[in-house]
Amino acid sequence: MEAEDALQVTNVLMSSTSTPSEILEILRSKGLRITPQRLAVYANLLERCDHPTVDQILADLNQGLPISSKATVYSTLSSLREAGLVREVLLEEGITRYDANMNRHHHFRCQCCGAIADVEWEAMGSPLSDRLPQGYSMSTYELAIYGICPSCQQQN
Amino acid sequence: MEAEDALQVTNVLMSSTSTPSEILEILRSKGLRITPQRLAVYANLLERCDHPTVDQILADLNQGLPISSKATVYSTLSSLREAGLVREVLLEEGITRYDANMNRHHHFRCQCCGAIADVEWEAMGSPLSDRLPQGYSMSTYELAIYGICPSCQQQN
DNA sequence: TTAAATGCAAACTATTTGCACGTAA
DNA sequence: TTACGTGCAAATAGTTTGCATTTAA
Repeated sequence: MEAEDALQVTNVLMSSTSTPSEILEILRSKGLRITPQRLAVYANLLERCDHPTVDQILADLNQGLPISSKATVYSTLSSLREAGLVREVLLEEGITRYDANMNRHHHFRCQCCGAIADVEWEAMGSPLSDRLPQGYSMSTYELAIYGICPSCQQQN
Repeated sequence: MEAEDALQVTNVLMSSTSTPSEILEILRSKGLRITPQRLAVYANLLERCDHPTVDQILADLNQGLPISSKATVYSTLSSLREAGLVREVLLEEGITRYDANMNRHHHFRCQCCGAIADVEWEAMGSPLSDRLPQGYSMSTYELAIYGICPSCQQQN
């Protein structure tokens, strides 16, 4: 498949937050080559907010025509990560999820259905006092919040 | 190996915080059968504070005589976890660590050497305002703190 | 005595790697 | 044109499972 075709594919997948040309621009600015697979993976991650796994991304991309392979999704995510465009989210054993939201934020995980949601950084106030043990310096931190999500609350 | 022998093994491995008989008592109170392997794994986790991986635990146990196998360490950790005596710590991709400290606490990870340290719950103040998004309820939370540990600071 | 734990090996899953081929720049 | 990306298949690593044997209670 050629990159031109891919634009149409990614167009469908894309959220309102980023246009295809914006995505192209971001990838180019990071010095990444534009390939259909990269466009599709990155666009897919940008549009969804459920922090998908590699398998979920792949299944999503290949719903219609086969767009990418598993090895390429891994390799693409690795490139995107090195470029600072996506990051991993680790909340369950053996499950690596990916997130294109690079603004600082926290994560909520529903103990009932396992859904994961972003929580605004500002919403949680200013959590840290200046009291790390002697000699430790902090560069960043993140909250993992566990509880019950709205849809699970309704069902019980 | 029989359980009696194991007590001596675990005795060597044990921290000042728990005596062998205290450990026995804890395991019994959870309805767990006392086996040499369980004693050794649990005692090892109780004495160390570096949140070891399965391989690290196994290597530690088998330093002298062979005490346990990998499958048994997995199975033991699974039993201990179900009993509420240990928990997993997920801070790096593909690396599952175990922790026998069941009091609530946060985790610090050194971005330089990868070392992981517990951070007292109280030390971090009261981070959460009451501002989770509508409909979400929180049962617990935990901080992952990233920075540089004291020994890495000295070396740079 | 007996239900449960151990330990080996095989199975399984997630991820990485090697390599021939294709393609973006 | 050429260095880089893709995709298959094989390799690797972490974990689980099946099963015969052992053992705690």
